[in-house]
This record gives sequence, structure tokens and C-alpha cells, in this order.
Amino acid sequence: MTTSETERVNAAVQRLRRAGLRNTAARRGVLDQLAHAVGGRGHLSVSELHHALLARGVVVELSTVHRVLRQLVELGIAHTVPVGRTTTFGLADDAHHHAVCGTCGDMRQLPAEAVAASIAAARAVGIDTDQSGHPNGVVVYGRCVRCRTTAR
Amino acid sequence: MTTSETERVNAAVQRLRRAGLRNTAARRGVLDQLAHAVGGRGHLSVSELHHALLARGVVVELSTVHRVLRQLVELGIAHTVPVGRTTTFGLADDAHHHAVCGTCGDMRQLPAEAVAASIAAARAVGIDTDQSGHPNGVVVYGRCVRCRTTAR
DNA sequence: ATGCTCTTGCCACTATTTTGCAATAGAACC
DNA sequence: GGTTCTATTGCAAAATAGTGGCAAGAGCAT
Repeated sequence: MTTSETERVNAAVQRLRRAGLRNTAARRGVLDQLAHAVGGRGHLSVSELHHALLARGVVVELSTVHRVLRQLVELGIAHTVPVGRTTTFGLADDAHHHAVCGTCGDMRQLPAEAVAASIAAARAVGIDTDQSGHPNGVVVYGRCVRCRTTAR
Repeated sequence: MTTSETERVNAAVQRLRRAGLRNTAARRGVLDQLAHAVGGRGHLSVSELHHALLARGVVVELSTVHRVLRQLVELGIAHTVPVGRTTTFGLADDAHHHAVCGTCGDMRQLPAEAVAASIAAARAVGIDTDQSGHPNGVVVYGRCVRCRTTAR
């Protein structure tokens, strides 16, 4: 884990503490994984997260991972992106949005500027994204190059 | 059902026929409901669709509704928008995108122009939405006015 | 070190979607 | 209209995802 990852996890733990939540192994583990994942695919499903934790020796129940993630989302520390019928989770500490391949689930980040017009259009019809916590943000569903060239 | 709704359903049935699929009561029923729903909330969940069909006297199994919807999506006749942990379905015959309240599930349509920049940004990172069928399009997740003022 | 209370494990349960297989029903052809 | 071929549906069972209760266990303020 790089120092930047450590810092992000620490910052998140501080926010938990301020919300009156304790610094437990399960929460640190989940935050570690999320911070680590940002380098790669960016987001993880609950079971990916769970397996990664077990592989690292952090023994937690799947239901606990669900509970931890739900709290992180409520506090705005993590955010969700639905991919197919699974929900994926990522750290929400820098403002970004997502482009997802609906076929393989691969995901890329989109900078806030790129989606500003969409957010403005949504606000114009009464849907506001300027709320901490809760699912919010822009998701563009499409297909990645690989899935476009491979099969149909 | 208005004539425009009938036309949309007929057009969809033609596409089914061209794809070698039969014109069955279940498929017509689902298409009717989807065309009818566009006037209101726009999208329906599988069980909303199922209940609506039964209420109209179209007796079909829930699993059949699932199968029909999957095919419609594969053919690009319908498209999906994930809302919480349920999937909602709508007709895809006019190009539109969605703004969704993550709290109550309420949904508004966004015109293609409004989200063009987001689509371009996604394409720039390798995710292309110009594919018929399969989940595609822009979804803005936020909160509607009612859910913003009510509670937190 | 103690005690208060948040957290977790464990487990049962709901909700949603998928699948195999036999029976049924489109539609092309006679 | 009747026949035939095969896609489609009903049925039922199972896979997948997430939730909720409760007692045991673990943070953390003192």
C-alpha cells in the first residue's frame, strides 16, 4: 500500500470517528481494499471485496462487509455504481463519475467537468446530485473496445 | 391505449418477427405495458410489470416476464435503468437518457443533447454507447425535490 | 483496568433472477 | 382447416444478492 493510499484510509477513518463510529478491523480492511482498488479496476463488488479481505487474512463475515459498505455510503465516504445486477463500490474522496462496460463490467473514471452538462440537465428536471452520501453521480453505460470487437 | 402507443408496440413486434421471434401474448402484453408506462413514471420494474399484466388479464409467469424483457433488451427494443437493487425497464424507441432519484426511485428523461458531452467523455476513455441492445446510455443518480426536503 | 455500548458473527429470511424440462402454442406449409 | 416443426411458456427448484435479530465480543473514554 502506498503512502497516498494510507493517507486516504486514515482520512476516511477520521471521518468515521467524527461520526461516532469505531475504528474496527473490518472497517479498516474494507477501506484498505477500496483505496488499493482505485489503482486498478477502481470499483469492487461486495464479494470481490470479501474475498480480497479473506485472502489478506482479514476474517470477516460477508454480512459485515455489507453493513460496513452501507455505512460508508451513507457517510459519503464510498459511492456505488450498479453494474448488471451487482453493486460495485469505490472511494468517493475525489469527485469523479463513471463510464462502465455493461458487458464485462470494466469501469473508467470521468472527471467532473465532463459530466457537468448532464448534472445541470438533471437538476433542471428536479434531480439534484449535490447531496453527500446516497447514490449520486453520473454513470455512462456502454461497451468497452474489447467487448465491442469480441463477439456480439 | 392511444394510437401512438399501438404503433410503437406494432413496430416492436415487427422487429421481433424480423429477429425470428414469435408474436405471443406475453410479448405483446409486456410491450403494451411498457408503451403505456412511458406516459407516467416511464420505467417499470419486473414485478410492477407482472402485476400490471395480471390486472389486465394477461396471465403470465413472472419468469416469463423476465425472459421476455431480457430478449427485448438484447434486441435493443427495451433498455434498463438500475434503481437501488431493482432493475427498471423502458422502451428504447426514442433516444433518451435518465435522471433517477436514488431515494424514491422517481425517474425523469433527459434529452440526448443534454448528455452528449458525457457520452463523448466516455468514448474518449474507451466506453462507447453507440451499440444497439445491451445496457447503454447515461444515468444521473441524485435526489428529487421531495426526497431532498423530506427527512435526510 | 473497568464499563458502556457499538460491532460483529451467526443464521435465518426476503427479494430478485435464472434454469431445466415437459407441455403448449405460433406460424409456415399443405 | 389441418399438420408439423420448434420456439415459447408454465412450473418448480435453485442460484444470487442483500437484510435483520440477537447474543457474544471488541473499541474507547474514563
